Amino acid sequence: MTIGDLARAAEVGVETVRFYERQGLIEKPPRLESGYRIYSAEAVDRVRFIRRAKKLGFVLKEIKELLALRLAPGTTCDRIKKRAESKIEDIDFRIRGLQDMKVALEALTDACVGRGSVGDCPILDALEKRESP
Amino acid sequence: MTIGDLARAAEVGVETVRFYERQGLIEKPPRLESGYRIYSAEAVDRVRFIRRAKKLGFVLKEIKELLALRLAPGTTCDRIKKRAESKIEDIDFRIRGLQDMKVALEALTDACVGRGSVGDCPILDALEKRESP
DNA sequence: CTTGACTCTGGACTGTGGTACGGACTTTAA
DNA sequence: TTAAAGTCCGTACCACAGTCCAGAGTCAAG
Repeated sequence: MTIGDLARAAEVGVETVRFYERQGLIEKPPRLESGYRIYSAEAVDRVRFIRRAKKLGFVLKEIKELLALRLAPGTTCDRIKKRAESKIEDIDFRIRGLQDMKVALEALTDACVGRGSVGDCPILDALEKRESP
Repeated sequence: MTIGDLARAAEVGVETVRFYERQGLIEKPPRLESGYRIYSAEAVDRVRFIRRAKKLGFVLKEIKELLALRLAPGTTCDRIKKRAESKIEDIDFRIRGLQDMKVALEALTDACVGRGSVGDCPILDALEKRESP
């Protein structure tokens, strides 16, 4: 498929695909004699993954690291495993943080029921007072 | 406390505090006759919250909305509740996405044990193939 | 009362993640 | 076979989130 097909399938702009290529997030694809890029179906998965990860709050550098977690020649399984484990830790940290935030927001909606008034800034109350150094 | 004290306490730069003020993320503080900004201890909580939320992947615009979820004069409890509920949905979406990603990474570390080789890109295998439209 | 650390404003600069543009070339569908 | 749509490259531009001056004024310790 051409770059336009890929862009449509992955729901990004053509320019974005070329941008990701420049940034090393997707492989340089083979070209037609005309110079047109030709992509396989996998490229769609890859770009969709980037899109998805972005929505979850990862920056391109992190996404690149996630995509690099594969068994490429020259990389040992052990090395990959270690990197994957550190990513899992990072993700756990985020999940916990989001869960705290959710609890605080739930407390806020609860406080909004039945009573007419809540504290000045319940989110700060719920989250910040108990932050560990 | 002065802006420097605040910045140290919240672990950001002085310029960043002024930047957040310009962006409306923190209130304009009272000033000394000299023009120096004077902050209360709450300001530290607020800036630390911003820092924390940023690490979790929120952008400043979203953080501003989160910080706005308070009972200010002129805002009804009902309105706040609705906004908080939509934020909770958003957070749930992120948590689920991160959990999927974690499962995929765990599959990767598992695959790395005992066997010398895994598929070409396990993360994509685990995440992308089952994406709903 | 001076010296050094701090703060003020305004504007310039940086890096990230794209988006748009222009002019040339290629493909496809009528 | 030609017109429309697509692609190429390079460059310029944009918003976001800071970061870093310069030059002037302020504060606090010695």
